[in-house]
Amino acid sequence: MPRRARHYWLMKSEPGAYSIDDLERDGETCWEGVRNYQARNLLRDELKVGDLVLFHHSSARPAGVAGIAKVVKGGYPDHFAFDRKSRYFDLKSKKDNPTWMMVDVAFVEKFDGVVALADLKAEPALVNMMVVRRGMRLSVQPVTETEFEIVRRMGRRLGS
DNA sequence: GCCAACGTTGGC
DNA sequence: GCCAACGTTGGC
Repeated sequence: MPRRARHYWLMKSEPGAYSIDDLERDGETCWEGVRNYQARNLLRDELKVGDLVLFHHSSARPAGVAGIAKVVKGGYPDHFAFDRKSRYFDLKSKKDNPTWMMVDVAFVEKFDGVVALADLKAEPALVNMMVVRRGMRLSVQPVTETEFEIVRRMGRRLGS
């Protein structure tokens, strides 16, 4: 049986909440707290083990892609929604019918810097990336393989 | 801190 | 089902 082709994603995190350094330290983590239906659908249905992820720092200076992660567990219920003490608690998510989903991701690599959003916007081959579009707030975004490779190349070039 | 863009809520 | 009000996101 041929395996499903690898898919590519961009996931946003505020580094003050969880950064690429945190992921490097932890090795892997669950990606809890996504509370948007479109992103939830992607986490539930589309992100699969082995997919690669551009780890994007948002609300940072500069905002941009800080490294690479990979999906190590596909969509499963975000149990933080059940925890009244969690900031991600959501009364409407029931254990027998969870509203919100999460995945687990693992650290792959950290760039020697950040591929700034301005640099992504300046790259003609990336004009169709969601993240460069004005007002794009989706926190889990599909990325093409070509876009992924270009951004990774830009990231690896930062060190040299 | 500002504020534009967006998603959600709730009155009707 | 419309849409105004509101809250949040996130770049700058």
